[in-house]
Amino acid sequence: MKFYITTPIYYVNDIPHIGHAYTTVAADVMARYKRLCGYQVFFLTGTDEHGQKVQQAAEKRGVTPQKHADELHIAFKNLWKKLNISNDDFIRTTEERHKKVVQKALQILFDKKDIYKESYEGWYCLSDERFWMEKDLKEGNCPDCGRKVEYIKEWNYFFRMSNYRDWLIQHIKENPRFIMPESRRNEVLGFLGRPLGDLCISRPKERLSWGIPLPFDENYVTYVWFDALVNYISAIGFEYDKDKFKNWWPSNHHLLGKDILTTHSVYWSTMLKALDLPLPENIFAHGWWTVNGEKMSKSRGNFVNPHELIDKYGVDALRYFLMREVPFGLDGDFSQRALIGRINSDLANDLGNLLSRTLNIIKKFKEGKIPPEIDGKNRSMEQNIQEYFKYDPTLKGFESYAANSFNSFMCKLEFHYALSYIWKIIGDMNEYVQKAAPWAEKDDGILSNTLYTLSEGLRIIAVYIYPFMPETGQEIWNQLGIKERIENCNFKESIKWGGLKDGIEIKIGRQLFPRVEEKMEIGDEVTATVTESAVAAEERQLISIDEFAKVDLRVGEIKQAEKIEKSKKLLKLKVDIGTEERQVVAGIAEHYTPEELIGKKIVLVANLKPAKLMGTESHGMVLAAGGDGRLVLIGFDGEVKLGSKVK
RNA sequence: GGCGGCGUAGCUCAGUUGGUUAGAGCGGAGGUCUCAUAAGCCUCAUGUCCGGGGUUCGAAUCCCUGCGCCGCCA
Repeated sequence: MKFYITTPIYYVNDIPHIGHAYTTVAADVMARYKRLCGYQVFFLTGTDEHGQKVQQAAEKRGVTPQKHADELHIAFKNLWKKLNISNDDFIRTTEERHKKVVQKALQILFDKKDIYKESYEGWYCLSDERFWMEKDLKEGNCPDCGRKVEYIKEWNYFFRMSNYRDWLIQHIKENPRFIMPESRRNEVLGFLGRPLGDLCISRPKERLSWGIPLPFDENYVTYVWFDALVNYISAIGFEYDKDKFKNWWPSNHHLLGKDILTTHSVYWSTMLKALDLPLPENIFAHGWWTVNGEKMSKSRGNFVNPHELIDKYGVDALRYFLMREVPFGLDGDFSQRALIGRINSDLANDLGNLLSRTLNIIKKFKEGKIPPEIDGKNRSMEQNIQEYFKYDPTLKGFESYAANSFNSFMCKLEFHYALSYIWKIIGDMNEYVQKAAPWAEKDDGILSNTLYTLSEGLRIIAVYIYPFMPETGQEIWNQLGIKERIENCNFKESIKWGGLKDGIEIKIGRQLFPRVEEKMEIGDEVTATVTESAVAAEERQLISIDEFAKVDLRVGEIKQAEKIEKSKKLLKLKVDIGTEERQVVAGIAEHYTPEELIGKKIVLVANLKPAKLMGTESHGMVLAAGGDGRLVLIGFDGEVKLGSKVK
């Protein structure tokens, strides 16, 4: 049995952020799970490296587009390594193997007259690389990015997408699982309910040279979307390795963000049909992450940098959070507070502590060796826990209650359900330890069974969580004294009750998940949650005077200052800016006492969007300079009037 | 503007084809064990189920309507 799963190929100019990590982790979880279940798995990711923006960015840096892409795609590879992503291949659209397939595909479509040449005129936005209808323009500018558009008349090549509309509608209707979640499927059907145009698949070389040349016309390169989508078949040998291709295609899942659903469900599906290829079994559009309730965007500079989170909290904690916090398919909000909440309650208190207490009891009462299961010594308590894991011949396929539910959630990509199901068992096990109270148990047989039930339960749970948290799953096995690697095991075999051998010596190790001290971390929210990579910072370095003028800086005087409860860093200030008094929350409590602040003249960003910090409204921001653990408020050299504009 | 979705405890959300006292997790309050990561366990929600009208013996659940939010399309 084979299983082929993909992520989109990421645009090489992007800074890898939590959104990229999300799709890729989800694909990795599925890939690991299927491998464990005995499937032959191919997990593909990669980078999209052609197009206008890459060309422009390269020009700006004074390097060739190829060199630019060579350097930048590494950022993705590095992140996947750090996130323990087990992809089987990484395709770049600038690779020969890909370019050849794109050209081959184009030639096939051209030969069967599915590609034709046509003149086209309209308003073109250089930045977005697309044409706009006159009526859609906003004051003569691009409705999307607001930049200038140009009226262009040119000849281009078009793919007869419209020919396949009816067929596609029928395919979607007949295959309810083709596009998921269902709400997205309905949207696509709605989209297809209207007339469907043909797809322009070329760009004239004089306008854009960084692309794959059309095989039948040297004066054009391939439109990036056509180029990019083909990666799903170019990586597995379409038209150059027939056996490989036959083995893997069609894919089982294309995972992607909801923003690129149309391109996949409509463009890609019709392209495949025109190429006489079967369609993927499933296209799954997941949701987006906001950050502290706000949309992630370049202009806000609020990309969450996964590297930093991993360094701070660990890979598995981040992977767990992404998969557990939000149903796959819906939007979610990322905040350090939510992440820490999950770490402390689910990972540290529930799972980590369960392992820790189990091992310590074994150490204390059983000389550190897994005790045997004694016949006739199980009470209903033990049976209730074992019920989750034990074989039930009436269930087909998967052999225990837990496995059956878990598997069905996984197959529907309902990761949050899969995890909460496992955590329900973990919760029951914690309750069970309490009720069984092995530390007070006099009957050695009962004690033995209690400890076996706990450790065997944990052994199996480690297998379940392994696809989500590979390091943690393995670490649980290590500490239980199991020598094998989970990745070398078979899922169905290793989740069977009784697999844990008695007599083996446990090896108490590190805390699985140390608790994160909230008081310290929540203050960080102000400064540390929102981070930028070097590239983003570089891009944002130069601003025009107009852009600077947008920031309304005012002279203010601090009238009141008090500590915010439970926060180490935050102070609530009342600042007089002449015309009004503002409430502002500032992260300076570790550097100033409230008393010494009263009467200080400071610089306030007066037109900052209001925000709530630790439940307190903040209308503005006080400027300060910091570094090396010091923070100093910005003040004035001489007398200034309250409310004066700072320029 | 068209189509679709949503609005349930402080927060995030479950609530099957309408049926007895509307649930979970987190947070909060109190209690308790001691194996454990100041963890665990137990107890605590008089919530206008967005408002209004209707159908019904009975509606969070169906219909109409008003308000608010969101998605897709234009």
